[in-house]
Amino acid sequence: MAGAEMSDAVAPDLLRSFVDRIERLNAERDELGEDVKAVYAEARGQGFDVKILRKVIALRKKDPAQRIEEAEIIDLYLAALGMLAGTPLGDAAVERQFGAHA
Amino acid sequence: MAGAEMSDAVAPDLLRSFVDRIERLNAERDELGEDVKAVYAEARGQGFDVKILRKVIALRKKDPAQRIEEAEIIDLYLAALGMLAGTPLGDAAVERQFGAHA
Amino acid sequence: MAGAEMSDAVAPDLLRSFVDRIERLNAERDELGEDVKAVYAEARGQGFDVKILRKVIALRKKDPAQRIEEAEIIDLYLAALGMLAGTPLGDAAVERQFGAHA
Amino acid sequence: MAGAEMSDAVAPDLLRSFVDRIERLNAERDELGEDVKAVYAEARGQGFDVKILRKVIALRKKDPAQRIEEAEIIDLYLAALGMLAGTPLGDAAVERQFGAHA
DNA sequence: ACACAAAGTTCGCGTC
DNA sequence: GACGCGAACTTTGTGT
Repeated sequence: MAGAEMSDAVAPDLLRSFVDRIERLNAERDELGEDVKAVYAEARGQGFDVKILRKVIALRKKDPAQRIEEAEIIDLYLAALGMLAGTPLGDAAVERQFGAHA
Repeated sequence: MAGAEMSDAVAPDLLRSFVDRIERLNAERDELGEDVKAVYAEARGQGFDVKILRKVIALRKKDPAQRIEEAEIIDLYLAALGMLAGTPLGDAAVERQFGAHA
Repeated sequence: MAGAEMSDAVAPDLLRSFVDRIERLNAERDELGEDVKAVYAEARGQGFDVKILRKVIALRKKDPAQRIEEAEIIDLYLAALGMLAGTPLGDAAVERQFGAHA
Repeated sequence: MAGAEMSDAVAPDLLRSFVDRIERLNAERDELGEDVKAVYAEARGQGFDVKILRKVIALRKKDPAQRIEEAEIIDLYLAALGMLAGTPLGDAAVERQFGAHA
């Protein structure tokens, strides 16, 4: 338990202030969550498959970052297995992995 | 392609609209999440224990009755395991379980 | 108070038996975890990049199942946008999404 | 081989060896996880509350001193928020904080 | 102290 | 309608 001797130092007002702010933000957050649910419900009402919708959203979210990430990892994987040659990413990975000073 | 299906005409725009709305809401949600993180960081800067703070927030979320109920059941199990001795929490539970005259 | 107390119903011996079994299994599990860590450490000692290793392992794990899953979702995504035609998966998705009775 | 490069010759086999060992260990680990799930299921069948059971297991994992310490700090915070009234837990904390004669 | 990885908890879905 | 399964999110621990 990190520096916990602070019986008087707990500063009730300060603590309350932090708690209030956090709870306020969390409340707004939860409301947004409700809104999202409502939109999904509306979409379902329009005949959409909510499950698919969720997957689409998830896919789009992963797209920008993860698509690149995915490609990088595949290259790394191939490089680590010594099956990669000639691509910049692969060469870099090989250097990193096995040492350029060989 | 036979005629009269709305799949080609209406659905895509509708879908895109739903997707946009959901993603917008999710984005706001994530921002709130960042804000929360910032407040916790500020609290830590003031000497508060963030981990405890989180637990307190979580406790306040549950309604009091349920909170007590749960704590009691846990104590019950701990008592059955003979683990309630010497702690204030345990003593209280033991008293409740086995009588105040113990 | 009649026999409403759960104290007897907790069945201390039974509870203890379950707890013991679970903790035993968890202990074995944790040992395996230690072993895994040890292997990673050994690999590092041989010059491998542990971070990359972890990603390779994760990738291989996701490969069998998720690769297919991923492809399916992409088809669903395209289908939902009305951009898919002629593939079995796409047709099925379109039917499900927009109704086969159109 | 005298030289320093093991990248082309040794590394791939070594890598595969490491990968195999790790995946083997992980597989065993997952099996244990299944076993744990099974025991929880059995306990549920005997009328135990799995959620509570999990918490009890978690509690037993922490050493007693730390456990009490943490509980005390939580109480401290709750007290600062004026949330400790009417619960056994709270009463004990309040007594500790403000004197047993309160 | 940060970022990554692991664990636990919760929620929505499919099943019976 | 409830129960169990699986995925998503949140939180906790660790290694850099």
